[in-house]
Amino acid sequence: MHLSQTAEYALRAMACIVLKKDNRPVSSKVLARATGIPSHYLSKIMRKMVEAGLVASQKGHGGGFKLAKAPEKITFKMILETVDYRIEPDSCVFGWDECNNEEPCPLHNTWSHLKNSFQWWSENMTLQDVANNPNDAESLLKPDAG
Amino acid sequence: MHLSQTAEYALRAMACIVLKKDNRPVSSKVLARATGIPSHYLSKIMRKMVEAGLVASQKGHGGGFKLAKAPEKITFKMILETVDYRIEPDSCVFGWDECNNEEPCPLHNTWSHLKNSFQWWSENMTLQDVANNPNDAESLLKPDAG
DNA sequence: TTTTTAATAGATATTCAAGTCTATTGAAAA
DNA sequence: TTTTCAATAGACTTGAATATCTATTAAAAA
Repeated sequence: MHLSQTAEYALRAMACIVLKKDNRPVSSKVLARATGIPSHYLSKIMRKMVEAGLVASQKGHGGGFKLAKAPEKITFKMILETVDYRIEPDSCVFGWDECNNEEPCPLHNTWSHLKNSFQWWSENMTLQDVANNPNDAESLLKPDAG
Repeated sequence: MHLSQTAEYALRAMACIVLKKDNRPVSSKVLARATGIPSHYLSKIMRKMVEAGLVASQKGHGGGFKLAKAPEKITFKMILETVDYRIEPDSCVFGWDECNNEEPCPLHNTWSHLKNSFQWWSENMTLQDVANNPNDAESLLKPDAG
């Protein structure tokens, strides 16, 4: 079970941004180095974050990205859906169009458990939860590192 | 969150086989029709199941596949790993080589929850659980349908 | 023995996510 | 105003997963 590479990148980038304690924007370049995400690819992801209203961008010298709303208002689900990572509540591992509690496919019951736990996770985890977990990842964001 | 297409196919095919109540083998052709998996692609997946010892194959007229061991002995994890679907317990969403409870990446704590629930699911769910869930999927396996 | 059914093998094709490259636009600093 | 930094835009490339095709091998039935 995994996220797509892009979805993983999106979570990573947003996690890094929330860890930046001062109010200055993080440039794409710094963010790319801190997260290990290919810089041009990261740019595309960030563009989507801006369009989705999760992040604000600032062009030009000293510019970069910062969160557009409070960390606790940004759920993982919002981030994942922004990069087109569909968490389809009715998707069926068996490939059935109609698959629900009334008309379950052979794998419906067991698969539902797992799907529900992912749903819960993505809807309830926010960037605030990332900020609450102290560790030294912030040091990655030093603009003069590397 | 999703399985790879191949991993999904593997679960589907094995689920279908366990639902066959008589002791006759299921042919690749019937299985392909019942599951909607491209038949040649399914053949490759089944070959891996045979090599892994989960399934026994019988060539020639009247041949096909049947389980090589009791349904409760076949966990989802076994099936997934057979198609190279790695469930890496130490994988890190943040891409860190060393990421554990002592040296957690910013996403470690929240991600661990989810990973653990998947681990539990794949290790504890077996084909017996599929067999225990009554529904009319067995009818898909009628050799003369379609 | 011949025919038919079905697994096995492997080469080839297709598709899409992921990654790269080049150029443009916008804003701050000098 | 000029320079520099950095986001934006989009064309292009790559590679792995997925799918298809053709042929061969094995076993049962006729």
